[in-house]
Amino acid sequence: MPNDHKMADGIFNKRDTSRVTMTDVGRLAGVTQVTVSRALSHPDKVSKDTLRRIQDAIDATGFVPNAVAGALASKRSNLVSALIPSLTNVVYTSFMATFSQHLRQHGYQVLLSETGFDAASEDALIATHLSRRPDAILLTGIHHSDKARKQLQGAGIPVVEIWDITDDPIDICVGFNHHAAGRAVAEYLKAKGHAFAATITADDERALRRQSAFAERFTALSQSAVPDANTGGTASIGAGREAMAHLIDHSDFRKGAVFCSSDLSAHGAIIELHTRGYKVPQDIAVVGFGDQDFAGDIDPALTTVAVDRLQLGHLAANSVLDKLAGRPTKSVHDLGFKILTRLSA
Amino acid sequence: MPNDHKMADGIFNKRDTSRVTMTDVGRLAGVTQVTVSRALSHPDKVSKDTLRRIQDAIDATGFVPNAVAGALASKRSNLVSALIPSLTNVVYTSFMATFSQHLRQHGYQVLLSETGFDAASEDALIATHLSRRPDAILLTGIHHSDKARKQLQGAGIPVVEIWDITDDPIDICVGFNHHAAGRAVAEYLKAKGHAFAATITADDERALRRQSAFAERFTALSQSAVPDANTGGTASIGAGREAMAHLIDHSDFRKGAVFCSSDLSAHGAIIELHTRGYKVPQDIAVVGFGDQDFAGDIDPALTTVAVDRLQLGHLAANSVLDKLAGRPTKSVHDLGFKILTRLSA
DNA sequence: CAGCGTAATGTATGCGCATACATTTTTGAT
DNA sequence: ATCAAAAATGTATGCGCATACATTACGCTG
Repeated sequence: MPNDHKMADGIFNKRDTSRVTMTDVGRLAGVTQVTVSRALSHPDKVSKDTLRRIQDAIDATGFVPNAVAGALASKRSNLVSALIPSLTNVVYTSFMATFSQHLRQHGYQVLLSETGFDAASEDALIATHLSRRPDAILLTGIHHSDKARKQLQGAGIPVVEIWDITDDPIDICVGFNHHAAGRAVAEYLKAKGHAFAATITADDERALRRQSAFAERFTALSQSAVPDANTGGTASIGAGREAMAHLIDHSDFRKGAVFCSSDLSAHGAIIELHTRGYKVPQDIAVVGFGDQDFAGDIDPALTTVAVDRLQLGHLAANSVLDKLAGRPTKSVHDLGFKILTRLSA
Repeated sequence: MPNDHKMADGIFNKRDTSRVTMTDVGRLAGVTQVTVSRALSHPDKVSKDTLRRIQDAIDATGFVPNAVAGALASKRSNLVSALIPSLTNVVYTSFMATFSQHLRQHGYQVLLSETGFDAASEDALIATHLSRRPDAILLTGIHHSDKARKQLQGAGIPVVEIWDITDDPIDICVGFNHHAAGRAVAEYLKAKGHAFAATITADDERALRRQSAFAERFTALSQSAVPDANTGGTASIGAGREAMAHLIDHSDFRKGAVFCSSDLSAHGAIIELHTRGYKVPQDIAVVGFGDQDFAGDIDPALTTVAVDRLQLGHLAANSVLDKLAGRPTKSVHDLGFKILTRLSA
C-alpha cells in the first residue's frame, strides 16, 4: 500500500544535527559509546567510578537516549500497542489507565489509538501500529478481519484481546461471556417478579449480544416480548433519556424493568422517568451495565452488572509480561461478572 | 539516569529473524531495496510497471514496513507525544480524540500518556517520551519544572501547552484564562441576585485558580465569605455529593449559589441537594465547569462554563502541523470561554 | 544522428545504538 | 610473586531504512 499521507516537510526536519549521542557523552567521560550504553542498561557491569563520570557527562550534555536507535538495534521497542473503540468512554479508558500503569512499571510504554467501533479503520490502525514494531499488542473484542488476524500472527508478538472471551483467541483473551451476562440479568429480573421488560442498547457489538441474550431468555421465562430502543451511537445520559422516552411513547411498555447496555444510558433513563413522574424502581426498575464510579452515587443507586475492570487491567498486563518473559500463560481468562444489587432494580 | 526497569527477556525476543524487509520484497519484485522504499514514499518516482510488481510482492510476503528503521534513517518519527493528567477524565480525552484524529489524517500517530496531576512523574514521562524522538510534543498546563523546560527546548521540536495561557509559553500555548473565568462566574451569580456563594473544587491546579478568582471577586462584590469544599482527589459525582453534604453540614452556607470545578461534581451536588429536599436553583443554584455532554440532559439542566474543546483540538493540531511545515504560527491562542445559562443557576 | 534532458533505477552510506566477541586490567588465592 | 579467573572496557558489526549521488535507458531537438 503506497503511503498516501501528506508528509510534513518543514524547518523542524533539519533539527537533530546537533543532538547529543552516546559517543558524545563517552568522549566527555573518557570512555567509548559501548560503555555509555552499558552504564545505562547494565550499570552493574560498569565500575563505580566511570559510572559517576558518565552520569556527570549526561547531566552536562543533557543527553536523552535515542530509543528509536535502541529499538532498531535490539529488536525490542519496549512499546505495547493498544486499540480501544473510544477514548472518551470511561469503561475503556479506566482499563487503559490500569494497564498502562502496570506496564510502565516494567519499562513498557503504551501506544494508544481509538478505533471508533469501525472494522475498516481497525485494520488500517493495526498495520500502522505493527509498523512501529511493538513488543505486544492489545485489541478490544474478538472479532477481527482475516487480514488483521494474518498480520497479527505474522508479527510474532503477544496479542491480547479483551472484554470478551472465545475458545479460539488469536493468542490470549481476557474478558467475560456477554451472552451469559444478558441471560443472568433476565433471570434476576424475572426472579424479582417482573413480568415485563425492555432494553436500551447502544451500537456496540458486545452490547447487542447481551441484549439479544437478555431478550431471548426473558421472553422464554415470561412469555412477553422485550421491546428494544437502540440509542444509535454511543451510550450517554442524553441517549438514555431519549431511548426511555421512545419506549414509553412508542411501545406498550409501561411497567416492568429496563436493561440498559451502559450505566450512562441507565442514568439517563432514570432521569427521564423521574421527570415524567415515574418512580424507580416501584413503577419501572432499571439495570445498568459496567458499574461505573457514579453508579452508587445517583438516586436511586443503580443496580448494575459489574466486571472487575481492575482485574481486567492487571490480567491483561500480566499476560503480556508473562508471554514476553517466556513464562507459561493461560490463553483464556474468564473474569466473570456480578449483578450488583442496589436500589434501582 | 541508569535504567532501573526490569527488562522483559523471553522467547519473544528471538522473533524477527524471519521478518520481511524491503530487500526481501525487492528481490521478489526484481528491484533493489531503494526502489521499494521509493515505491512506498514517492510512488510517482517509480514506473507503473514496477509499482505493480512491488505491490504484488508486498501482498505475497505480508510485508509491514519497519517504522523504527525509517525513523532512525530519516530523523522523522511521525510520532507526536501527548501528556494529559488523566485518561479517565472526558474533558481531556475528548480533546485527545479530536487532536489524534486530526493528526492521523496527516500521517502522525499520537503517543499518549497519563501524568496523574503529579509534577515529578511528568518530568520522568517527558524524558521517556523525548527518547522516542517525537516530531512534536503536547503538554497539559503551563507549569513545568525547569528541568522539563530545558529538555523540551533542547529537543528542538514544537511544544504545545494546552488548557491554559501565558505570556511566556515554551513554544505555543492554546487555552484560556482561568482567572478570568472564575471572576466571570462570580459576576454572573452576583448579577443573578445571589448574596451568598460557595465552591466545590477538585485537586487540580487550574480548578484551584478558578476557585480563588471566583472567591476573591464574589467576596469583593457581596462582602460575604465564600466557603470551599475541596473534594480531595479528582472530580466525580460521588465527590460532588460528599462536598455538597460537607458544605451544608459544616458551614453556614444554606442558600445561594455553588460554583463547582467540574460538571461532574456539580451533578453530584445537585443529586445531594435533591435527596435533602433542596430545590435547584430556587434554594441553591449550581454552576458547573466544562459543559460535558450530559450537562444539558440532567435535571435541572446545568448552567456551566463552556470552552470550545473541538476548537482546542483543532487549534492544537494545526499549530503542530503548521510548525512542522515551517509555516508561521501564533504562539498564544486564547480560546475564551462562555457561561452557558441553563436552568440550574 | 549527435547531444542532452528527463525518467527510472541502482550504489554507497550512515542514522545511534545493542550485542557478540576480543582485549586489558584487577583481584585473590596460593 | 604468580597465575587464573573475574571484572572492566574496547572493537567490530549490523539492525532496516532514507537519502545523496551515480548510472543507465529513453526520448527529443535541431
